[in-house]
Amino acid sequence: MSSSGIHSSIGDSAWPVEEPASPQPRAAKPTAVSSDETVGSDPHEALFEGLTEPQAEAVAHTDGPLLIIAAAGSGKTRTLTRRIARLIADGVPPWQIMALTFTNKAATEMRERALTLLDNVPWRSRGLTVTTFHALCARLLRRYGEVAQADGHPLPVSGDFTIFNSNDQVALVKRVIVGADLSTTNWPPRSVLSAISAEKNKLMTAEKFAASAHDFYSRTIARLFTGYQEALHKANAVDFDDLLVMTASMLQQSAMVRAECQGRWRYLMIDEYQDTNHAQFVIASLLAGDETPERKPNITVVGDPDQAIYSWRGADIANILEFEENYPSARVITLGENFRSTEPILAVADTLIRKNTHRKHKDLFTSKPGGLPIQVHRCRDERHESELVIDWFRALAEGDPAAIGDDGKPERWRDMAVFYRTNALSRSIEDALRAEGIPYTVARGTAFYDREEVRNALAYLRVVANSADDVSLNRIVNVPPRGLGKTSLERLSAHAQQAGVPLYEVLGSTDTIAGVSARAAGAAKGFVQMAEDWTGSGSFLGASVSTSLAELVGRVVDDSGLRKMYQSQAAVAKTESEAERVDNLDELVNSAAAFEEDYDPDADPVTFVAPESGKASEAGASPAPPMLVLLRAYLERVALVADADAVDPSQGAVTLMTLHAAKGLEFGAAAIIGLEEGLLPHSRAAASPIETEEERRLCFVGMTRAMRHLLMTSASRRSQRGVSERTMASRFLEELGTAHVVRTDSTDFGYDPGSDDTPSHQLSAKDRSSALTEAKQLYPVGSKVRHPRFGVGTVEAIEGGASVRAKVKFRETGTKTLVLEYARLEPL
DNA sequence: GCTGAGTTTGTTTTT
DNA sequence: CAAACTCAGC
Repeated sequence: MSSSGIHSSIGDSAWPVEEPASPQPRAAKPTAVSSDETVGSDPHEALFEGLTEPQAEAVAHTDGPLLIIAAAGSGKTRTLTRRIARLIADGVPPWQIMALTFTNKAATEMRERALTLLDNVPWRSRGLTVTTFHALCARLLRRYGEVAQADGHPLPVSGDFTIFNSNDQVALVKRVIVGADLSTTNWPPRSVLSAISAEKNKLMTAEKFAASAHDFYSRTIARLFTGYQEALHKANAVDFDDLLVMTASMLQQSAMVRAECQGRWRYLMIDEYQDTNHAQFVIASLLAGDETPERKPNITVVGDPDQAIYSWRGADIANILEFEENYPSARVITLGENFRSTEPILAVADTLIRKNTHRKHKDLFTSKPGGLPIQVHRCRDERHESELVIDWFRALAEGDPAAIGDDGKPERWRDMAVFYRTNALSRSIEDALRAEGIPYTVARGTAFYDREEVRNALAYLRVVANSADDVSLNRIVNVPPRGLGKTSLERLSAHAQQAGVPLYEVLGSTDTIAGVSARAAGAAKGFVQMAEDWTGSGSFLGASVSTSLAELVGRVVDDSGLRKMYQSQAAVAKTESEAERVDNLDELVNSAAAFEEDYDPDADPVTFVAPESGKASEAGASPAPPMLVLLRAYLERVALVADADAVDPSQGAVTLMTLHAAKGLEFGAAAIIGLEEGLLPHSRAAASPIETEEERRLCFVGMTRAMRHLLMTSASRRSQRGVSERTMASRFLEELGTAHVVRTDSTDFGYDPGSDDTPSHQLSAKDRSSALTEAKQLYPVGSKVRHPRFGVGTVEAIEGGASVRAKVKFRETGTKTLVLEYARLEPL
């Protein structure tokens, strides 16, 4: 595209670069990956530093569709980031570039790294869109809703819509089930929701689905689907699927919206493309535009089919496999070299993934040989498993040569992680870490916002932002108790239902409603008065309207009585979580303040205004957005946090997370626990070979997160819902092969009483005490020992646990706690 | 209308 | 084993 229509169109833009504003004739499109000259002669050489040739090629190749098939650990995000920086350095205005990532965390990182590459000049990334699909859609719906309406395609929601998370969805679908008189029959809300979600993902509407439903099951689902969508509509709310589906149909139907979006974003980049679903594919295609002989869309997608782990959520691997068919001019670049893991880890992961038959093989290779074998350990039970993992972590942290290798370096807590298939597995590890005093964080992004007190405060805010949100209103209208009991509320709700208006309107109306006491009616009006005061609308208190988001949140927490309620509860609190509730409310206020501070209108596609052509661009501050805009953006953010967003490496703590949340991250040392049949592969996936392959990919994703050390454990007994049961080791462990794998079995082989009346912890306790006695004889307190790394020291204590540990005082390094199993201590 | 004791129930993964 | 739910008594 040497005579780029795209580039000439921005030639006169006011983009303030030192380089000539008109696009300098780009170095001829590099045609061969092999040419050093191509790369070396580039005016922005620094942007290629540290990249391999295929990566440099991917970065330099700036025109037309580009597919990057990237192996695990090959630096795909880095490559994408460089490409963004490269485009900007070449004179493409940043507001014409959009990159979509999987989590907010990945987006933030990419934005910051791109900025670093651009020498940290803030205006250089002004207007650059780096976000997630869901956040983008929320912004597009708010921004282009009016345009779509003007174009004759009104959205089913207004601009102040609320985003319902899965808890809200469940609450809503429960109400629909009750409303449809199906509550006595067995229609579990979660499975109803997943059936509905699956249809929505296919861009199926409730009406179309109802028309095609013939059997009893689908007709019932159709009824609930219709009721659910109506309830969402009434609450002026959207769920996660709606965000995508509504955006897709808005772009499909409204040529005006399509034109505006295509005009604004000329470069589209999508990370983790193997995990996009159909709606996301449609959105991406419409944003990029079709390929024609005259026009090649600038769409770059990056992904790895071996890391596709979200098909249960509608992700369609065909999106990445058929990219070349959709864009015949697409260039394809494969990044196979792994920069993350040591050779053994990579080799074993490769052995595993080769067991998938529905797969195009891709060679994984590293140019950095060396590294320790991976460890596979069969434990007695989950307690033993936790202790084993922790002992391993300790040995790694202490720099024990047996654990880190002779030329290895100690690992920090923050470089260690535990992965598991289901969230329930985190408990035993957490307990053990807490007992050992090792700092840890569980990557559950929603955990904070899931607390009762925080959800209540947010429900108040959501009512402020959208008074039609009946789900939130019902949650807090009588919290703290203000005399609006169940019966009164039911009558008021029924009245609202009949009148076809939101509950909120009925609460504030002066009509008398049969069966509602004057006292209850007064309470209702009091509630509405309070909420009106917060927004300043329609009251003499309008002057007192909050000036900052944090102030608004603070007022809501105070005026609603939530703070008072939790304060009095804290006085008689029995549990820690009860005592912390007031603190969490304060924390919420802080989070609002932090959001407000970080809020960058230039990074928000809704509020960002591109500088006009021909005029010098002002890098000056944009006007502060109105409070409600800020509140909605805040609530939007809160609704869209991901589990992986909670991973904060600046904390010096071990990270615990599900295998799904681990995607895209890396750690020096990783332990994957619960490698048992029924858990990984999960029992729900066992019946289908396709799903079993996805479980295998999940295991592969977990393994390839590890840079230097990998431990995989299973427990021969595991307690689930209170009952301890025997397990079978995962087939994946067998499939790892024998090369680079060290296997250990701590279970009692040979005679097995096979009954449940010999709890395993008794056995292990016996083993432990004998090992402890033995160790105490070998290393009596006060005796001298030699450590291969720390030298000579004095034994201070021998301690029990899952494995025996010695406290040794060394001359140089001070007192260390060493796991004898690893430490290779030599008695002197 | 509100509270707490007792009972039932359900278990993948998440934007 | 918990969370969610029910229902009787204040």
